[in-house]
Amino acid sequence: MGMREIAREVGIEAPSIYNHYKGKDEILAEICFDTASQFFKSFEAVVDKEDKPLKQLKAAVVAHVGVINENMEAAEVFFNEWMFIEEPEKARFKKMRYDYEMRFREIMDKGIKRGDFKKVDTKLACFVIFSALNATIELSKSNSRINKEEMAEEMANILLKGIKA
Amino acid sequence: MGMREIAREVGIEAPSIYNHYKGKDEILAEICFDTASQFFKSFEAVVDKEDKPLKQLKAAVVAHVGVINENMEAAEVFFNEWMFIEEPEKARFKKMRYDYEMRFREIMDKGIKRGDFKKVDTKLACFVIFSALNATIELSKSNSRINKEEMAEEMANILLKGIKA
DNA sequence: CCTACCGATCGGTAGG
DNA sequence: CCTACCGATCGGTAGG
Repeated sequence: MGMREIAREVGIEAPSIYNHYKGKDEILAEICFDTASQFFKSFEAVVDKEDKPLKQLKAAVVAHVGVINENMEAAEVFFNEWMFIEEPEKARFKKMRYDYEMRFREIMDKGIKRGDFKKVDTKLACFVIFSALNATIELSKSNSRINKEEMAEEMANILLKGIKA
Repeated sequence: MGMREIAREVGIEAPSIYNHYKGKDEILAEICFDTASQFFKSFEAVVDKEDKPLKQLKAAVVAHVGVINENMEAAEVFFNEWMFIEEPEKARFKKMRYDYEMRFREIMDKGIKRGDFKKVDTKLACFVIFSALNATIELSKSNSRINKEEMAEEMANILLKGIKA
């Protein structure tokens, strides 16, 4: 997406964008940081309603997919363009992502301690979960009719319980 | 990656590329179809050595990660640029991907019938598996020291057995 | 396989 | 917020 296309979507000419943003970098950073905040906010909103790690993790998974589906265009930028954020903003962004991931891993650690979860490598487990969840945006794009909440539920089940009988 | 950068990597000038390829599209298509063939070949090489669906699926997962790690640069193009293949090649490429996915789903169907696997939505389960496996290229890029076979094994365990105790 | 060059498009600026 | 325009870079061609 070029500056001219962005301008067309808001109904102005490309140079006029520079009255609102310093440049393309700033637009990119704004989208990425706003989306990151959404993920955090939505996580906080659901996770403390549950006390058991299993239910917390499931709620966090469903909330995460919810943010993606309610901010599809921003989420695409967040996933595919974040690496073009200029330093030092990029480092700050990566830290936010890391902190968010750690919130998931804390739930897993608690679950492992309680004996609710297997003794998995939580970093790798987190990686598997986010890879699958973040890829759902491609499903949503190619098939807008799917029931996204149902899909998030079923996906949480596969990730938590596996496919082995 | 532009034509000038491609040329520099093989030690010629950009216009000389056109003595070997019609254009950038043809280079992209060649990389994507060659990589697709690699995935198929590696799948066939391991899957018939096992008879039980669980072991077959695990072997297929490990083989898939193996292809990624042995063709990292090509795999990146395969995953991130395939959508820019020109029609009708693009349709043929998508069919190959679909056929490859179906090979995994056939194993799952067999496993479900035998009672080795849960009655999961095999399409969604496949999506979860490929999302996680294909994202490992980012892990490999950012940390070349990791033991990739060990990682593939642990990941197959998480995907098959889940994280719930 | 090269040099020289093309039209198109990019992010961005000058000036109003 | 606009018109007019900039240098850089893109994929690709002409001609040898």
